[in-house]
Amino acid sequence: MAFPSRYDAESIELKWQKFWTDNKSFDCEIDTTRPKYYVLEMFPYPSGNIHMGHVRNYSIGDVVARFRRMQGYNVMHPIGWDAFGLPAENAAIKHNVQPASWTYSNIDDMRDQLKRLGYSYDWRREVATCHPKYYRWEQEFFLKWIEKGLIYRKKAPQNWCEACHTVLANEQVIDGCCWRCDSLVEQKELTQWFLKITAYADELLEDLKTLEGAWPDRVLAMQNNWIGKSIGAEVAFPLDGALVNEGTTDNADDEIRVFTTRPDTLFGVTFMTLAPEHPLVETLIKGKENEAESRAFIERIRNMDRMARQSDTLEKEGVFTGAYCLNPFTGDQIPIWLGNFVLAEYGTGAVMAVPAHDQRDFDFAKKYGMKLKAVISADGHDLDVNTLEAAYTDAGIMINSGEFSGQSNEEGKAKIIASLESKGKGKQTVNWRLRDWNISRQRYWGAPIPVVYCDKCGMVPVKKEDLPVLLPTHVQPQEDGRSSLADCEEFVKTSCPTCGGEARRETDTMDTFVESSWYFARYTDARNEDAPFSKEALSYWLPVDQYIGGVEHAILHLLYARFFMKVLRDLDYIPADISEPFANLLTQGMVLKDGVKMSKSKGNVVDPTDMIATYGADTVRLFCLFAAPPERDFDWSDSGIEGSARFLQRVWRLYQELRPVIVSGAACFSSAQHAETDKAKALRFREHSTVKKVGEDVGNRYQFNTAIAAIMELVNEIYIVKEELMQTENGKIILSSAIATVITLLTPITPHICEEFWHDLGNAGTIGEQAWPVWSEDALQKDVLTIVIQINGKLRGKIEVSSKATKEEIEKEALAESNIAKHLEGLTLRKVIVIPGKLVNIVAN
RNA sequence: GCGAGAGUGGCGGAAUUGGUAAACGCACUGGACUUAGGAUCCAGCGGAGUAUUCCUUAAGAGUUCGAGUCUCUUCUCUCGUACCA
Repeated sequence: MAFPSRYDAESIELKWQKFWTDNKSFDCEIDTTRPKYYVLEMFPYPSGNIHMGHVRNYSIGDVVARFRRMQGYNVMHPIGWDAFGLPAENAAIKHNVQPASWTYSNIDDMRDQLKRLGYSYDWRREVATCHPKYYRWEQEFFLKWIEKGLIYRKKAPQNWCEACHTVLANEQVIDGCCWRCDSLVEQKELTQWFLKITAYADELLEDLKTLEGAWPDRVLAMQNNWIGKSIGAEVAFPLDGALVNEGTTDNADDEIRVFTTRPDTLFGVTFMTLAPEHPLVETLIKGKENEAESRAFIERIRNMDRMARQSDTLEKEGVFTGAYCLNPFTGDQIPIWLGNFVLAEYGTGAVMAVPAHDQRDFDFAKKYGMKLKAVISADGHDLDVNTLEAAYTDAGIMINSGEFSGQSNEEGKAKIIASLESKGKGKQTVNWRLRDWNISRQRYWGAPIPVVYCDKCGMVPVKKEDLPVLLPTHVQPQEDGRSSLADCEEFVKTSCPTCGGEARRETDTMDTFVESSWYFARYTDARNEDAPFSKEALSYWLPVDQYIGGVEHAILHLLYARFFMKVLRDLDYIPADISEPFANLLTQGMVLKDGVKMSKSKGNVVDPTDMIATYGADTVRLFCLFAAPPERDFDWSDSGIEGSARFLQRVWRLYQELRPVIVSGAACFSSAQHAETDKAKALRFREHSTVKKVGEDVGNRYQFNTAIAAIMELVNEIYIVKEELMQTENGKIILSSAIATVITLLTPITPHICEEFWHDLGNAGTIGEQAWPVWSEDALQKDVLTIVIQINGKLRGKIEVSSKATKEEIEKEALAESNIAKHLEGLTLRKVIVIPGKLVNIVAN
């Protein structure tokens, strides 16, 4: 049968996609006789259209999955939909549809688009997080959290638009105003549900060490900083004039507790700064001379939106409360100020100010004319604070610090803490930057929180057997963006699980990060109706061996998912020996166009569907992998993809030409045939070194661009030698093996065209099940090596030597080379360095 | 400010352990084939020079027989983060 001269990507791709589906080529089951490999890409939000970032992400994952299958692993490669979230509500308002139908129809569209790319997913494991059979399990988790005291309610300030009467997400606040109606956004205290992630801060931090080398360093560094462990001391400063309870370390309203990482500077405190939200503020300012001024300040700061307050352009400001506290060591009177830069949520909401040794305090003191006191200097001599131009923040010897003077400040730290503890004025504490996770959202399109409120019984969890609490799907979102759940009487009205009386459902839904914190575990047992997953499935499949996704999720998603593993382990959902979800992480860069992120508003979006229609899925996949290494951003290039298309055409023509000499059957791949001529030897060398390189690049280094470049070089080499090798029988065998190797190595990257070749050769099954080729050491042996000769590190010549030549022989030959001899004229030979197999460097002057 | 990373031809990038800088591809130039070419093939392609050759990895210094790679200084850019007490 003739082989078509034209490469028609579309018909080939559709044919093999159907074949794979019909043959269940990528379905996987637990098989304890084989090693497993779980490849996962971050699941998409079903916006309706895949973009190039998706194509890049999923193409990387598919190469890994297909490569591991060929290596003999039992591979699980699932996909699903992160289907709850704000965009569905916005689209629903804009197009007057229901979020549920909008979401499900987007899923249908995007599923088709992904299938057109030929990814090797086990579609039976597909999940959509907005489906009750998915979210009911996190409602069950929620009940467990209540039971175990892992979740609590607390008031917290939220962005609030009074005109729309709704809470706004940070991204809905534009320059401090509501994105919809443009009115000023205020901060409103609302009761929220908090999950105690801080209870796991230590473990989350410690376990980062187990991920070293397997996760990118920068992600580990970011998580480390985000958790932000700092060791210091909590110190109580009694209020001046208040009744002081000696010996108590409990929180009391007659003292101000501060957290400091620098207890060694305690003797240098000259003022105190409190957050305007600090609980003691009201008592402190009441009846004082500048009460009005203080109140105005507090009011102003409180009404600033959170983004503005935390911006870097914010000028440090403060106001004196009129109150004083006392230094627990010296008894000095310390004025208490309010500062706009002190955060109520961090530490204790109060800062002891040491202007001589902290730059921020220094600036503040200079601005408001406060005094400085030096308590550390480099040499132990006193510092003249009047000549200081900046705070002295280095280590040194303590001065003006009573009994502690004269020692290093590092020693002083420990001794001051010990002294505080013995006096009951403070203690060593660990402070975390990490805060508890607010998982409640005042939104409609999310998983309902399974709780009801009863006038008699108060807050009552829904009974486990009554789950799921179904989110009504026929609801139309409000024009103003307000959650329509609260207005849906048939949802809200219910009966109390405890007393049976009238009760109202919680109308907050869960943060969508909750869904994405455990979906990878659900995939292992996606159709389980009795549990979120079985321990058997988790034990076999977890952890994810390779996780791939955008670096923008380096902190939140990855931290929450890690946290979930640990919580669910402690709740006995997950085997005790699993506590980290992702064994290896690859963070991929963005796809740019003309140096900027693709976006509709910039009009620079390249639609993958158009590209597939023009070039075919294999070409699009190939180019996404070839254009740049995965972790780097890459700039889409319309002419660049032409090159990838050209390469596949070139392979097609090569196959067509060599088809008559290709030995059919599995034996042709990576043949260990003996090569007779120099050209045959060279091709065999190239073939085997390519197998070696591609295996390393795909399997270890995740550098698909260089893997593809190596395959291109092999193809180029075949083009050069094919005429000559066609002349002999041995040559034909070597050629056959080389082209077969090209096809095999390309299989994970461009699976459709390779499947076409494979079947054209009369093979059955799928090429994706064939063994990954193995290179043989003998093919990589060279009889003659090219040795580079340098003089003083500069390239001056090359020689060919036998691979068996000794150092002495190489040195002799190098010195005898004509160009070298010429360059050495008139110079004195100092030293000759011979690196066998590589180079000779002659040192002369 | 702090933390992390990067800087290599006209462009994307390669150089994996300190050992031939610019692999592979794009763009471009010349040629072949051709009624035609936006197909294909051949050749060229960092800079200077006819050439032997010299210079070249942001800039400068250092270590080394040898530095794109290691150290220091400076500059630029990207990402993360935000007054963390």
